[in-house]
Amino acid sequence: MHPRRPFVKTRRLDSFILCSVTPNKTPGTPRRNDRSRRAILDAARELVAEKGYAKLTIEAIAARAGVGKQTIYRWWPSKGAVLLDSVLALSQNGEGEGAEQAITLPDTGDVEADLKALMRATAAEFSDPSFEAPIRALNSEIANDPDLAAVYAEQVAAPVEEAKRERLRSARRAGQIAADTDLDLFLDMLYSPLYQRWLLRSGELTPQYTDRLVEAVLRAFPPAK
Amino acid sequence: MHPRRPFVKTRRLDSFILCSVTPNKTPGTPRRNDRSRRAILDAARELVAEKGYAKLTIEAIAARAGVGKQTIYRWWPSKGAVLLDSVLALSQNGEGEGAEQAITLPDTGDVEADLKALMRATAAEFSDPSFEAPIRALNSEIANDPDLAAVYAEQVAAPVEEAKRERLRSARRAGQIAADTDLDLFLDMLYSPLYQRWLLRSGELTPQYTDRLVEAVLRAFPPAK
DNA sequence: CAAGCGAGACGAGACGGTTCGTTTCGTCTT
DNA sequence: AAGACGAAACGAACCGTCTCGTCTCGCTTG
Repeated sequence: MHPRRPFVKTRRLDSFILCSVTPNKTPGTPRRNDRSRRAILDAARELVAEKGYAKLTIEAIAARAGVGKQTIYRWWPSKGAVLLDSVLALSQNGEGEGAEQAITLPDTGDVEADLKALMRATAAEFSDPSFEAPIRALNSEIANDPDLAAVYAEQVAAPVEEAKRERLRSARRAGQIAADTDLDLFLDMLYSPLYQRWLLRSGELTPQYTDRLVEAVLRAFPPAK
Repeated sequence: MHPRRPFVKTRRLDSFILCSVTPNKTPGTPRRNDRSRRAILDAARELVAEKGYAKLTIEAIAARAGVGKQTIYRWWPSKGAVLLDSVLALSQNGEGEGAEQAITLPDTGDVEADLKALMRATAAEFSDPSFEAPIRALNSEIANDPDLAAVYAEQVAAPVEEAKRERLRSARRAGQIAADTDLDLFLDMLYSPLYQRWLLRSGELTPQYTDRLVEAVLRAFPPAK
């Protein structure tokens, strides 16, 4: 029914995000109301923070956004998709207006210091209440919806993962970690414990914890002397 | 309303599970129909495996179990609680009839071999379709419900965690890992990557992966020579 | 250039259907 | 006699679809 489906469930998704960021002047393109779009995403984030994910409702989002329900159903296939987009929009706005910029991580030349700072910052981000609720909700949705998981992996996780990997390559070149280090395994060992501790609330996310974690992971991939 | 609430939402929970395992002969106790209880837990597990968690319904559980809805609402506060109980009952039945037996892990004297075998077995368990759906669903629920998370941590995670810790203490005594090893950090680094890889479907759970993971974690806590 | 036209997104809300959690009833066990 | 049980009806909440009438565009036509 829709000339161009903005949020596709399949792997192939040609720049829905770009579509919303770049002005929409090409002829024949569906005229999407950007004010409504933002209002929906904002409302979704607010409501999930207030009421919790279980009580998040399309009708409530529409009501708070001052929007007809059909406007939501027209552009998103599921509640999870709205949520993913709202988190996506949040992180993109936080980083600037421009589209698709490659992410780069700080590189002072000292991996240990850089990683410790990065992990502390990540832990702090996890503790931010305005991030907490939406991301927690999004994770629930992702765990049970492979399609959504694929979009998330492609749009959110992949760029960040690549930035981390790039930082580790730099460290590997500098001889600070083993030359044959498996970067994916390294990153799994570094981030998963932090992530799981947060997701399952199995412990506090203190700087002490993240520092000790970084030290331990670095010990697992020592450079040859 | 209920003389004794079988599934409490607060931290304090005096042996609901024991209550269901040990025969219920004490006078003044509510007469709970054990046939119904089992039918409900079985139905919940079957349905979540068939239809997925999103389509799991109290009404459907009641219908399949041949039970009135009220019988479910009488004994469990939420859908998540039913699910937790059904997973709990499954793992307990699998291990034997007796109540509350301490779990022990294999100890051949070789930590690396034991951990590799354990991780392979864990990975295989994660891949079992009859485990997959309920546990995935349970995790979603736990991530958004701190009360349920507390019960889960106490009833399911804690005993297993302690068994793992005990196995590591043995290894520490044997001088196979560092004397000052932080066991909790060790276990986080060992299990979280596997767990997250499964939960987020970010990669295959191959024996190669778990083996390399075990090796890397052991490298992070080397014994003094 | 300006007036008119048609496509399509929009806000609003009615619709039937499903599930919720509660309540009532009669039965059966203890 | 008390209380848990199966069954089923109930109002409320949301679901996802649909139909309105309105509005904003881009294109055509005079």
